[in-house]
Amino acid sequence: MNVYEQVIELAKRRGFFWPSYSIYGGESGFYDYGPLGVMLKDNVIRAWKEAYIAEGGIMIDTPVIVPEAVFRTSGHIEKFSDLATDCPKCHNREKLETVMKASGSELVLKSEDEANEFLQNNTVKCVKCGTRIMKAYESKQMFKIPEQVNSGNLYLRPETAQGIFVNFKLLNTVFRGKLPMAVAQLGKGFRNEISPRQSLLRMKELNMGEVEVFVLPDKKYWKELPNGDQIKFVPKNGPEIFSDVKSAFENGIISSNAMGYFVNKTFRILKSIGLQPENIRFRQQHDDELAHYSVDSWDAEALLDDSWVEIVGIADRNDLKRHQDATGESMSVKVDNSDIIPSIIEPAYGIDRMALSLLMHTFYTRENSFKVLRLPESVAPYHAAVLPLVNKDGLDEMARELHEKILAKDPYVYFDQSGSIGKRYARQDEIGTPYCITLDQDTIKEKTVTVRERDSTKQARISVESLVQHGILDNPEILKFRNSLN
RNA sequence: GCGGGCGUAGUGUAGAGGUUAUCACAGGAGCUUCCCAAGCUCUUGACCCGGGUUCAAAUCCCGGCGCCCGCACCA
Repeated sequence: MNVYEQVIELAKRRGFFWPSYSIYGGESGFYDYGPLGVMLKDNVIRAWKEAYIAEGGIMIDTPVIVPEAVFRTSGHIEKFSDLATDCPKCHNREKLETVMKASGSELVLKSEDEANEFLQNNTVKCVKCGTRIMKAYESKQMFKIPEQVNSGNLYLRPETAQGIFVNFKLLNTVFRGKLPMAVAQLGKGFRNEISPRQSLLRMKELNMGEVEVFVLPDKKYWKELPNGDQIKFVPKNGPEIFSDVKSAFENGIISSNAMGYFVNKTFRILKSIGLQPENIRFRQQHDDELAHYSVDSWDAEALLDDSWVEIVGIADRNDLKRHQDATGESMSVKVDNSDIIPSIIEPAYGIDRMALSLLMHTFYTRENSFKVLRLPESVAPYHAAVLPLVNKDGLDEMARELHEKILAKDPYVYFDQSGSIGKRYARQDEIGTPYCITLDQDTIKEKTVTVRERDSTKQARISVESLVQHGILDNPEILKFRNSLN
């Protein structure tokens, strides 16, 4: 079994995530987060959000349902509902328009029915192998809301970004007219994937964390570039290079300060939630794979088993002008007495992909075959578990009482008294709980407990008092123990 | 969406027309247990869905749904 399969098995068994609606046969493209998964996902979101708040970013929350006009402007309507053909022989897929032109027809067909009728009555051939094509299909990548009585067409958003763009002026006013400005939005996006696969990697309903950084178009500057992180870059022209982002910018690998800055920031966020830095790289998209709105894009990719998977996309885009042209509403900002429409650097995070990647990057199997998630404290669903060594001499009761007291300081603490102590440690290792607090005979005598650290399995004695006073993560005795391990 | 493979307890599996569907782990109750899935007793729990063939289907056939692998798609 590869790591992906092992993580999927663990996720379902312990309650991180599983396929949705399985008692009704399942519905592909949808996954539920289980009890532990919700906690993990929330922690990932918190790490992401706090990283941008600390950057001076502001947040917004806009509807998932969006009027058609917005997506006409953004180009999504045009780009995401193509009539297309699929060659019956070689399965080469083309836009209907392309195939028609190659067969000498300039007709523009609007609907699937119209196209099918034309293809039945005229000879249109596959541009690759020459086989006659008889059928067209409509490739719709956005979900359309069924006709409503009192409104025009509505769609489920395929990205959250437009909710920020359409509010640009209001946001910038709230931000007191300053640039650069970063606005983040967390929310669901919806994409009608043709074949959703790989669990959380390709869902029809996904959690997105998008940040729109509005910068001056001539400089695209955010902040001075740091040079502490060594990052693997794969530029579209030229060889793979291992470099800090400052040199990458100075050497022309990265085109703007802001792009470089947020590449580096993304690297740090991914590292902080538990992805392995050596298995992260930034790959620049080739011109033919760029989204319709993007002129340059760097993808953060994580190595999952043997393939590199896009986790975050950082695009250089320019949507404000389009909205200004479409609505007549000014999107410009006064800068040094001239009106400037800002450019946009957009780091777009796939929250679900981050969650799956961190499970895969932190998963490992001990020599005794026990499974461990080496989750950072900041994302682990539980910070600690309280365990009586044995269920006698009143230890179980003492453990319950201590658990109650710790909960007042930190709610993310589990209690378990079933099975043997070893079994309970193993259970916690498997869900990534960093510490286990065990009460034993000495607890009765001297009011101390052992704390066991997950990765080393080493233990230290700490006072009951410190737990009651400080909980787990800010506990000075636990901190001291943890530091002694490195 | 196309082609191929596969759907049996929570997980991993055995069974290839015929009594109460195998085994392990996990789960629950109890006993035991002073530190890493120990042991003992008891116990919960499954043939993806629908149709067909048959005296009889988890098993054979057809359809659906789902998963996996390729191709395609992936703003």
